[in-house]
Amino acid sequence: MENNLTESPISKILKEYLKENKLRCTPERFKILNMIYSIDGSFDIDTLLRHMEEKKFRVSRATIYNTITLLINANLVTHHLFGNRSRYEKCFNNEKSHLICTKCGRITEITIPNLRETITPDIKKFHLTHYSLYVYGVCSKCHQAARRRRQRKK
Amino acid sequence: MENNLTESPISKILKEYLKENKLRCTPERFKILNMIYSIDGSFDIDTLLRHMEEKKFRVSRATIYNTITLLINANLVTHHLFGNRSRYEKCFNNEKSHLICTKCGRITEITIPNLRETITPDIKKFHLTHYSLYVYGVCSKCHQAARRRRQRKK
DNA sequence: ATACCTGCAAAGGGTTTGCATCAGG
DNA sequence: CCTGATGCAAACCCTTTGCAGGTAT
Repeated sequence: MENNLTESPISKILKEYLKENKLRCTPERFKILNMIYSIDGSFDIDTLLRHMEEKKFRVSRATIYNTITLLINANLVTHHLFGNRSRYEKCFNNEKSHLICTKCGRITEITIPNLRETITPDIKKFHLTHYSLYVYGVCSKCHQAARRRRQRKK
Repeated sequence: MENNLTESPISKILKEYLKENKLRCTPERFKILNMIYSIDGSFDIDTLLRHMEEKKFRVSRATIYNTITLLINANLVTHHLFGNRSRYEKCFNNEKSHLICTKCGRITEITIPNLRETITPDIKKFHLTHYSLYVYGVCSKCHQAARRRRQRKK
């Protein structure tokens, strides 16, 4: 296969993973990986497929699912579950936490400094590669709305 | 409905939630809630249904799904996704983190002290109710096995 | 050359929905 | 009473699977 696809930093990591595990370097795998890493935040399968088609690189759903599973095993992608909907997201050098408002469903990404450092001492025998933190609660908008409602009642 | 079901501490919280949201106090809701809170760790829907039948309290799948959604909205239950399988877990006063081994799939629950305190200052405008942390990596067993394999190669 | 991978379409299975019936307030 | 909740079964939809053909090594 052509080489320009395998030149991005993230492609090199996949390339090494495939080699180590005696798996094939197919153009689909690198195209899907690079598409995922061009997406900011999380996405669902349909969105990914649509993006691939827009870039004139059609792949089948079967290949998307196969490849996503492979990338999850390679620790390059994570799988989220937001209100019964599957979403995926790049996770190499992208340790984002998610704030999920239980009133309106809004999802906000944030970076919490020192989170890795807080976790590490407690899992000495476990070799951490990446993590996902989901924080549930009420966002400022919904909280203010609820406060206003209470005021009116009085 | 009988009152003995609504006496446990967790039932009282549900009772209040139902009242606030003008929803009905049905025996199913309290039976399911108490069953979930008697289960240590996470479970899937089939297991929950089986437990309910063992206790001679049959409920339909539809009611299980309805009630679980209600309990999630009430912040009494959380929804996990482990390798494409849905699992649920009580989450009131139960802030467990999960270590997920990406080699063997084993899931270990741990409590990380100070995690809530690490998060809180970074989400000032967000009113936290609970959180879930998933830590991905390699467990000690798989790590040792890999090390032994490397030794043999030499 | 030969596994492995992809694409297609059909099967699968967990979750949701529609409707009749029941019961909480 | 009346509206919301339950139970049942069918529908739904996302994901997986089987197989034929293609391609990386």
